[in-house]
Amino acid sequence: MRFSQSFIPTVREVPADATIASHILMIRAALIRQLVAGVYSYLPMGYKSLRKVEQIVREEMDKAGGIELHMPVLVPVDLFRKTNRVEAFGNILFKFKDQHNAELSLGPTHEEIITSLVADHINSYKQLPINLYQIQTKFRDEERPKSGVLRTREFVMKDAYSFHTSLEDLDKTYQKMYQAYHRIFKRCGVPVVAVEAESGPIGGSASHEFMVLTDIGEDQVVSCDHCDYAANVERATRKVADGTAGRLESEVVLKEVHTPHKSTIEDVSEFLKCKPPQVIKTLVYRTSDEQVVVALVRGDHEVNEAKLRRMGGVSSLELADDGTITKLTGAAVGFAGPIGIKPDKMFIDFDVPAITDGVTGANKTDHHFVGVVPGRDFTIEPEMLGDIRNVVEGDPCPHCGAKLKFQRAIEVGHVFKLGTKYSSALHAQYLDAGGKNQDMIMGCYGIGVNRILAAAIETHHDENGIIWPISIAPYQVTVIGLGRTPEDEVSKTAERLAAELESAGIDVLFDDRDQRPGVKFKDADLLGVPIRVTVGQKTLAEGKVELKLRRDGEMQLIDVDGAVETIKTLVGKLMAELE
RNA sequence: CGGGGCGUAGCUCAGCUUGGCUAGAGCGCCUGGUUUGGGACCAGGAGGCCGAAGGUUCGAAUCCUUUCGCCCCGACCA
Repeated sequence: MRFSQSFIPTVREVPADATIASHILMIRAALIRQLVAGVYSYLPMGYKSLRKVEQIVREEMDKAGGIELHMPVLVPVDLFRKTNRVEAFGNILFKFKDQHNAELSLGPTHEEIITSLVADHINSYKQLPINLYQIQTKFRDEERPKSGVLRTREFVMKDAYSFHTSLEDLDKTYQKMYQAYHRIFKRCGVPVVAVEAESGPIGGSASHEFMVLTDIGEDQVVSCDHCDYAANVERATRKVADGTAGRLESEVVLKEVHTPHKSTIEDVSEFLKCKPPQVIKTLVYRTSDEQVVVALVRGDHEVNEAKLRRMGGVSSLELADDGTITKLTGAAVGFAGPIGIKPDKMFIDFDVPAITDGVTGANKTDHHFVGVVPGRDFTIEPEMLGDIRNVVEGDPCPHCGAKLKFQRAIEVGHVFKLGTKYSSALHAQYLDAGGKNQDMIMGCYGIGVNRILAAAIETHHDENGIIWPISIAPYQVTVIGLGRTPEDEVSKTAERLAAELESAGIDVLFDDRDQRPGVKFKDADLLGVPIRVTVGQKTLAEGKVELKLRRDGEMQLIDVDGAVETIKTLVGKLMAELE
């Protein structure tokens, strides 16, 4: 490809809207342009890379037994009603009506579509298992698109769905996908760690996320210093010391104090001159079946709703509205405490009983209790105790007890064991060998294709621009001619070299622009093409051209004769490094 | 959804506080010339409904109201 014939509007200045490296560079290197918030055009450079990522994903999915198909973007809203997901999606679902007044949506994901398709056409255990995937654009009306291509309202996803007759069989495919994902990211040159993940209200027994560790990531990964434990903070657990029971014989005296307008942990602890860890945070939740659930955690900790849900054995849970709280406590919001209230259920974090001189709301507006001793002043049954909070830095690892540390990360892939949530709702059943109808057991496996691009740039760049892994670089080689005129020896040689490389099957960007050398070099660095070949007068006089790797800047002279072979070998070597 | 910031040339921004000539700079673009190994130089030129609507005023990029859009922090996130 000739630079002058393509559409590569590089920009010299840092765009005002971008703050993170990948976003800045994707704009500067002419990969993308924003249309509206969270919606981007892919320019030739960006699209070429995107397609290379897609191709790697496709090859590895095929190798792992995936079968590619393509489902519609337009999806009837009713299909999501059948699995109660219209509400679950909430505002992120793009909804509209067609001319016949039928409700349609732009597909945010395709569990329902694939499941109903499979339900219609697969009826026997003999046709299972099957693993179907597509690479397609998804639409989610995110409340806050951000970070360039990392969080958008329209994005490309590889989504795969597998169907099985047994959990063991699902396990096998899950493992295959897990391995395939590692190969995909390796080939893309993106360093990932697989972590235990929260499967969320989507349901399902196990789930792993593939994370790229970087400070600009939106997710928090918790990992252990000493063993290989790693999990999303939503999922991470901690080792709990035995014997956390309170000291019932405590001398501390329970006392009610006046705390006007002090309803937050910070206000209360400042007003009462105590530390947040002394405060017992009392949160009131309501389940979908109108049960009132109270959760107690230490003042400096956060309740983890997924853990609470699991402990309470409920599928949905949300913070109670003010009315419910007032009804329970008889006080304004902000003065709830465990003493004297009668919720349907109460759950207490393991760290609470260890508090010896606690502070809680008094269930009376503008009043708190001090000198609270858990177990003495309110009852703690063993079945109320559990791990219901988010882990914090320094908590003991659940496997080995060493300290947990936190890192930020970008989620680029996610594998789930779904179970039968969708198959039972949409009647995806098969006849087993005994002639009985059974719900199919499902798994699903997603990869954020655009995110791979952003994550690759985020982890591979310097102050001059992108440093592409060769497997997903828009071009493998760039040839720069430094001739004075298009007709001189230097230009002709550059042109011939570019043409020969292209014939040899190499992706070449030939910078044939009538620009000064500096401009071409700067753009070459910015674009991040892994191999740069420069044809200049001085070296050509000795029959040499210059070869430089973007990643290390080392320059070497090679003979023009045989240059194609030399470069081809180098391309092969760089590609092989990513296998 | 809460908090903050910003909309002026293709890009980055000044001008707005304290209303007043024809609305500016750098980069980019066009013409001509000189240059040619890390974003050249000289000369000339094109390019703006100052996000939109309404209002105040003799007069609005500037003041007021409304509205649309974009970015950041937080909340949320199958």
